[in-house]
Amino acid sequence: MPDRPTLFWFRDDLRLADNPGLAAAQGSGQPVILAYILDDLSPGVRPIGAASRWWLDKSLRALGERIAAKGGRLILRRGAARTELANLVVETNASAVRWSRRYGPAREIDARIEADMTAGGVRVETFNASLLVEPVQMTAASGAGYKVFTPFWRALQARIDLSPHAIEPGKFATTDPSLRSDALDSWELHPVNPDWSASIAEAFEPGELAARRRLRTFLGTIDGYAESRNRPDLSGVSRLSPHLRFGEIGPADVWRAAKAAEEAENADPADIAKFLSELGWRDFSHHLLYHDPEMSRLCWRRDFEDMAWRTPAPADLSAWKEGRTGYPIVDAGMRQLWATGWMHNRVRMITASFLTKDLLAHWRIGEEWFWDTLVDADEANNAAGWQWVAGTGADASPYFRVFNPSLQGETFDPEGEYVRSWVPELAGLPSKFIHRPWEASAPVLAQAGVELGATYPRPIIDHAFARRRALGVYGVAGKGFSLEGKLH
DNA sequence: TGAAATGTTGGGGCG
DNA sequence: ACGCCCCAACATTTC
Repeated sequence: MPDRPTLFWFRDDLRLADNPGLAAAQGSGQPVILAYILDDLSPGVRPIGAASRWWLDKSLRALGERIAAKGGRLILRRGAARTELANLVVETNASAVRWSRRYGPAREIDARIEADMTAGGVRVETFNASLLVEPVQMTAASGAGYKVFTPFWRALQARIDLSPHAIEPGKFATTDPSLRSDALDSWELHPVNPDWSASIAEAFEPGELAARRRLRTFLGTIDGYAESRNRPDLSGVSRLSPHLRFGEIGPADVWRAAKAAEEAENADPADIAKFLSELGWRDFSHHLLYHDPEMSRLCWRRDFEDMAWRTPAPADLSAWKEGRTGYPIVDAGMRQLWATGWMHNRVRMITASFLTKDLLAHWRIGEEWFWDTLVDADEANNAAGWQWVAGTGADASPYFRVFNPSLQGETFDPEGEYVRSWVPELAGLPSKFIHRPWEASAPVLAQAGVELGATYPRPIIDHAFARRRALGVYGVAGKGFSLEGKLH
């Protein structure tokens, strides 16, 4: 039956180029049905956050336009993936379904669907479009998953398959116009009442083509990345995370482009290596989630669940969320997140340390806030990042590492430009006091137009006190653990 | 991919 | 000239 179509199911791989499953579908010679299913009904699925919904909306729009330009149509369906995919197969009489593999709890859904399809005589083929090396290929000497980044990274680099770049697909066959598709607008992914997305749209442009432009621009200015990546006041980082989250670009393509930049000798190998290791951390997070699907809710080191976490006072929690803690770099970061759906990685560590160490709140509270507000919120990276800072994760920061927000600010935002741009009420302060306004004298504050407790809050907690308290509480939970396997 | 406390050193002021 | 002290600068240890 050469006329039977084949189905390609888009998930977290919203791109046409370098998409191996899509290339295989087109290579089959059959007409290709292209579909996306908005699944917030499958049991166990965690609905994506508000900022991610905004991004998804734009990314699907961009993908739909790219497909339309090649003569095809992106079919949109909403519901439990198992039901909707079965419906599509029946409606189109597809003989095969292809998709890119997932590595979190959604694996169970995919396994069930694959079993359904196979039982119904529909062929299933799955592909890796999202990781450098998949978890199943990454087995440590012990036979289990890796628990420490450095050996993981070494092993990954030894196993990475630099097979040639999958090419951009050609024209798509016209899809039966009677095949039903939801209107993207009917999904209401774009916020209304209020529409808070304008400042996100200023900061980012979703879509595959924009992702590739971003990568090119970044690699052209990667000089000094190893240092500047820690500086939120500079534009030293790639800002590719949301593009990678939605698969608008794949890590393999990023890897190849970075290597090409290195070989063209216009980039310092040390900068390239540092950047690639960040891709390595991304793979490592997915590797951890693969081996512990509950990692986004529970401490990877389960014993830390019993730690004496504090329920933050509602006022303290909202001060953290809204950037009113009285610690300028924390507040700048939380406001950048709220405004743009993204926060610089260094500042993610500082704000996360403040919540989990200074306020002693369970990291899950912060993970949930980031889940809702980040455009790059990803089950693996978000949980792994939070657990790294909280000291409850694999190869995590030791519990006694407590960030001092003032010192972090002075080290990584030395002139205070990052603070000034996100906390404008402090902009008039001299650099010497920009990260510790409570130490400025009355005339200095007056000169800057700052009135502590009025125009800008006093610190909601004394850091020196909070640090001692955290060391005590974490010290009990982390007994016998502080250095084991942590030195590398 | 820390920070604070504690220890050590060496230059310079000063009796 | 010498010893004593102070303390900044740096190193080490501890959490």
